[in-house]
Amino acid sequence: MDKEARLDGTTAAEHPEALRLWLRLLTCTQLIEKQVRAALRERFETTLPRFDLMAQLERARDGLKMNELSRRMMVTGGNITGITDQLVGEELVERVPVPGDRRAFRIRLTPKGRKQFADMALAHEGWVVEAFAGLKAPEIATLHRLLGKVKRHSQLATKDDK
Amino acid sequence: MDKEARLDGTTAAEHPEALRLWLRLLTCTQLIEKQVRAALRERFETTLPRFDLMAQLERARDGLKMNELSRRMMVTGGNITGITDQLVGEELVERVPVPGDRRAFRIRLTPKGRKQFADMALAHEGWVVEAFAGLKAPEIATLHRLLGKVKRHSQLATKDDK
DNA sequence: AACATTTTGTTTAGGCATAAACTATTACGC
DNA sequence: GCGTAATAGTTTATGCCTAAACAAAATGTT
Repeated sequence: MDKEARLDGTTAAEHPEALRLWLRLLTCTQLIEKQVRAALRERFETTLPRFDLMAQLERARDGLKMNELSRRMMVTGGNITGITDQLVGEELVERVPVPGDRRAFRIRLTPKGRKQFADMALAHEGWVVEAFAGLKAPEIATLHRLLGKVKRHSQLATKDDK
Repeated sequence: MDKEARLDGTTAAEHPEALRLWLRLLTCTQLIEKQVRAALRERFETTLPRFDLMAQLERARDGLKMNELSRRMMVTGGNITGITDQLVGEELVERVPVPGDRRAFRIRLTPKGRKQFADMALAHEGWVVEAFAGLKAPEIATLHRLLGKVKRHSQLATKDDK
């Protein structure tokens, strides 16, 4: 039944459809990501990771601890330290001590940061909408649903590792 | 008709579905990519860009010029120079002069490189198949088709830029 | 209370990626 | 042919990102 049955009896791991899907997924993400990065740079002189960090904070009114940011953004803690340092230096974000724990603090948007983020978010949404303008609403929904399955499966796999 | 008609008359770019789709696309790509990177590192002590470059060469029997690699891998030329230098140093790849053009050369897999890549490619395919194991064949096909539309639309957009 | 473990965040060294400046060669326009 | 522009590839400076080692504070165990 398989297109590539083998005479030598080895398990022929022939699933070129999955490979081609992976390459296409990667291509799409890179195309859009490059566009967003370029736009953020041109219009706001900032970068995607800086934008992403601020986006996380915007959604969390009380701010987030470093390790929460690290987990949500799926990057290492050291990375968060570096980006946060930059944003603190520009007064877009601030470190607020956590009462019961002298190791930790919450990172919060400053009013200046919140204001600047609002502008960026509006433009950002426009770029993303444009990126998917080739799809009709039901197609977007289907894509979202199928990627949801991929995400769940993949997250299970990574949890199992430990 | 829109869910978010505004009273102030501004164009309400409210397409949260597109934004959510983008975030999910990014998440899926990152999850799978991290897994592949970790596996390449553990099993073969190599990296994704090195693997990708060798994969490009595997498909091009006569080798590729630096700028062809750069275009296909969607990275800058300087980056290709660095990765190629490494692989040349390990004798997995070689620079072959181009007869009519003293500036250019072709990059080709060496026999050693071709052999090593074959092992990696087999394992790599297994990881990717596993990553999409949560989907049935027709779902993979649908995802592939829809991402094709995204890709075409996005490539048109970037061409228009210049 | 004392000691080991865990958690929180930072630092360090190194790889990947970019943009921009640069060298060398080729192609073009006249 | 000659001067200009375009192309091929490299170098440099900089930022993102990781893994691993580290310091400080909190937690848990006895």
